[in-house]
Amino acid sequence: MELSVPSLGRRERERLARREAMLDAALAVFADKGFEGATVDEIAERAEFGKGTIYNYFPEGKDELYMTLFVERVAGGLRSVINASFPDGLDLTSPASVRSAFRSFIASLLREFREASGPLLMFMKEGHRTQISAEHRASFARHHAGIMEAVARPIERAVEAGALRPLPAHSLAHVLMGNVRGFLMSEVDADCDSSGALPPAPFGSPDEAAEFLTTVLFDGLLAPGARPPSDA
Amino acid sequence: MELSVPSLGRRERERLARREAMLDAALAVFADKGFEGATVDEIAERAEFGKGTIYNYFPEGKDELYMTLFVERVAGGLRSVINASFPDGLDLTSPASVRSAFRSFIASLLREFREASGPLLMFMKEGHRTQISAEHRASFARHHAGIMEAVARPIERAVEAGALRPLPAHSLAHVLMGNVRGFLMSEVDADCDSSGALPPAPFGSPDEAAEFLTTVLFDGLLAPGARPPSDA
DNA sequence: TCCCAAAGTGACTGACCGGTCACATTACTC
DNA sequence: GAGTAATGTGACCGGTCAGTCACTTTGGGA
Repeated sequence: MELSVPSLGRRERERLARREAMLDAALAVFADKGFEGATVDEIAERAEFGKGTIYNYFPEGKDELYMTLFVERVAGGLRSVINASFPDGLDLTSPASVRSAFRSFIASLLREFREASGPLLMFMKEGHRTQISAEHRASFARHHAGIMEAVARPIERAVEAGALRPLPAHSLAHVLMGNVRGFLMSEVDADCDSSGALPPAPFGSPDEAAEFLTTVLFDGLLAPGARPPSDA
Repeated sequence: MELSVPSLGRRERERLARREAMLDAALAVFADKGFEGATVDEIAERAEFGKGTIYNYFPEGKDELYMTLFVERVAGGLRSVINASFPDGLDLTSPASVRSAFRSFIASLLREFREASGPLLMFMKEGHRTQISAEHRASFARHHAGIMEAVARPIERAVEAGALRPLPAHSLAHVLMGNVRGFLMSEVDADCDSSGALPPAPFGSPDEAAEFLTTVLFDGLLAPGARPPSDA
């Protein structure tokens, strides 16, 4: 994991490490308080740096911290899960192979999000930031579109191969990701909800949850009549 | 629509009207700027009242405006759509009847949200408010749970009748509502996105959109093999 | 050891905003 | 039309926070 850039001097490495520490702190605070609720003072304190130092590393301040987290951690993590789940040669021609490919894609997403639960939590809760520079918002939108595009591509292939219903691939990508997001939200809800409203989601492992979502999305909710479900 | 309380004096009616005007203004501002971004000054200005007057009507200020909007407009609207879509005697025993009941439920939701597009937009974008009094957050959670419960009830009936797959009704309710929410979000995204990223959702009418969502959720994404889809 | 450039720091500033309250305005009564 | 209660109002206050900058500390080289 750490072997990518061995050619850095000690200075550079230390600088990088401090930068990461600041991002870690920012992430924790954003996840806890949301974008508006987070203060640069708290981030600095948590990172154990003076506030000014934060501005040495991130001259544009809060906005830049937020965008950097999204680009480097969330978007990056998503892209690598997507790429790993849909290698170029992957067979997407039969309903069964498509189902299993997407099932493991969903499981990977859930796993990724659960173990690094802070990173994206923030973006789940925050959703749409209105209070951010137009520039940053545009960059955000580009990344978002790129991710959707990457999910839409294998869907499109499966549709063209006749393994999925002939529906607009981009809409399906949106639905798919939206369901993963929604599912994670429901877990977060249940965790955070002290007032004992919603019962906790009844799925322990990412695999069970992925099977649930796959069943809903791919097999459909209607009870199978004569036909057997694509096995279990 | 206006026949509910004819027994009010002019004073009371005027007071009510002013209150509604304030809520309208608050809604517009919240939808535009988000909870944190909205200022009471702007709400007051938009409502054409002094700021103090707002506090005469809503002594707890911003929080109270926000919660009132949720309770009176969003939760109320949702409940009436749910009740209208699932009257007590409704037949939910066959897959076909379940499918059609939920299809028209989804269509009603989309219609409701589209025509009164402001009201819920806000809560779509905002999602989870962290920065709000624990008391209000609990009330929020209660309403939310009540709505989910109301959606889960007909689902449960359909599951017990064997018309839907035997999956946890509350999870399905969450998924269903999450998909409607996600779909609306995607439309909002496309509208607001000036940078020309995501293409606009390819569904013109709420009916088309509802058919799309119903197909995805109830029929499933996998291409039908020998079986015909439950007609079109 | 001294020097100095690079890096770190936190008190400070200016802007903003939620909420208050003393006063102004309105409208009802007699 | 005077008296008064109810209602409306916006200048003001206290607090917060993003961002700045003059100063301190650090560390590496001569």
